[in-house]
Amino acid sequence: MTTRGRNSMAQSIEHRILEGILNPGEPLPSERDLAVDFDLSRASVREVLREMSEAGLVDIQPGRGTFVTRPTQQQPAAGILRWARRAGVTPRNVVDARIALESETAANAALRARSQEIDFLRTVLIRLDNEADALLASQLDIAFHLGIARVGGNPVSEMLLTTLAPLTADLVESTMRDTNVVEQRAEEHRAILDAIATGDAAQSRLAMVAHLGTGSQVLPHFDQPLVLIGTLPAASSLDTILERTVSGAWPSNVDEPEGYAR
Amino acid sequence: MTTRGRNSMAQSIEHRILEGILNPGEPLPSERDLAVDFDLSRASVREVLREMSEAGLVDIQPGRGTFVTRPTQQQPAAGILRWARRAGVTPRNVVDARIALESETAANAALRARSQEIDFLRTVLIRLDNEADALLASQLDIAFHLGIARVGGNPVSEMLLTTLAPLTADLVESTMRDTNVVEQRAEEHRAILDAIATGDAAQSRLAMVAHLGTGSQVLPHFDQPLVLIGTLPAASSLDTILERTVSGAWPSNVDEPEGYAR
DNA sequence: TCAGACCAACTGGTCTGACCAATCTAGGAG
DNA sequence: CTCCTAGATTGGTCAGACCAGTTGGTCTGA
Repeated sequence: MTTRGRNSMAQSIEHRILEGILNPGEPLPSERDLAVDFDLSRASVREVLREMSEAGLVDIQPGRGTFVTRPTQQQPAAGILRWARRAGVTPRNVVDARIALESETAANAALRARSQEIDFLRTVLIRLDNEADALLASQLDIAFHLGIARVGGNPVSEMLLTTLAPLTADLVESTMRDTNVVEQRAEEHRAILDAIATGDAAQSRLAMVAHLGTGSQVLPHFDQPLVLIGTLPAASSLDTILERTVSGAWPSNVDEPEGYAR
Repeated sequence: MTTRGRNSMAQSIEHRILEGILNPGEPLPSERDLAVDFDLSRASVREVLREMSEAGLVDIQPGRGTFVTRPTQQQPAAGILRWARRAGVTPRNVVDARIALESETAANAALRARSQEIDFLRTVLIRLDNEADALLASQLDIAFHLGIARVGGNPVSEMLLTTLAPLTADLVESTMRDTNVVEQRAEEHRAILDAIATGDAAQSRLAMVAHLGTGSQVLPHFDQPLVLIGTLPAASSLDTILERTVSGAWPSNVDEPEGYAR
């Protein structure tokens, strides 16, 4: 027995997960055991677990148990689509915020990029140029931008951009069929990557701003609230997108935790 | 009666909220009624409501009822503290991202600010200068920055900054006791607001960058992972902070929906 | 007339104890 | 040794009960 009551259960378990006492993939005690441990009814235990599940902390599997999830970059902002719809967000809002963040990530990327990372980004661009499927192409486009954020080295910026990714997916995809636009975008992407490869921070920033600014010219309904949302699959951090598209991991990722359930 | 089952309850209610059939502040039917409507037990109804509550869609109030929430800017990223800790985020990471976003919100604010909004921001600053309590002062500081984002007019930027607010709170609070720092900060705040009031976008941007850049000189452990987190209360959008500190609402809020709980 | 005490009818919060369906595991049949 | 079945375990759901706040009406006394 530890302590009693609902709050202490949530805190205790969350604490154990944050401190690494409970690792991703490990099972929690059964609902019946938790009820005894924290002096609660099973009904209350289940409500707390439901909340933790919604928060992305645990994964409930009928007949098997409740397991600690692996932390992902976009976990903090799972409800972004719902929010954007309720708040009446426009494409311009999204693009403006991206310009602010990505002009910075591009500049930082120019200062910190290692050769293998530049090579990898170039691979992504080549793959993007040859991708016929609009959905996959839009994901590669996003992977390119998130990859630059990864190179930039600020996990907060990367997290914020990952948060916005689902709001971008539709826009990108809708323009993926216009060959002129595709051609121009490819050109802009190359310009950005070349500037980063050169280590020219100022030029990287300029190229990124120019690239994102293009959207206002080619996108329809630029100041209308977003409507078509939800194209990008749920879990869409840079790493998960790469898994789905180029079937590869970011070059610097060497530490996959073991034993994740299922 | 609509349909039956757990999923249909969640979908039905979420649909009604997103479509505006259920407006912010309106109460849902009681748990007992929902149980009848969707042919569920009250226990199941409560679990669904808990999830919707965790997702920020509804607000459960004991003895009163369950109400549709107003879409707040920080709703999408409630788990930010958890994530930041697991990701090893440093104060510098947060400040860098803020500089990128807030140089933009400050510039936009200069272009769009109305006189009553500037007056309100000035009130917040005066209140901040005279606040002895470090916790309240840090909240007023954050309210000033979020207020500028509000004036800037981009809900996405405001949402992202609101997301970061809890990560900033500790830092701000820890420096709130050093009188020299407090004095300098007050000066910087005034400079920002003056530039905004003048409508000088470029100057606003510069003043904001200078202000945020100060942090790297006064903050200890600027490149160490964040440790003390959780000072800022859970629900900390601009609006909720204002309620707690200046006991007032944002001036442009004239469309207060009626009957919102409390 | 009207302020204040009071009560009944809500609301969500919690508990008990039961049964179901999916899953896992150990033991027995071949 | 392999395979399959029976039982134990897990989460999913239910009915019915009681508690603790909130609310709004009613009744009382000034």
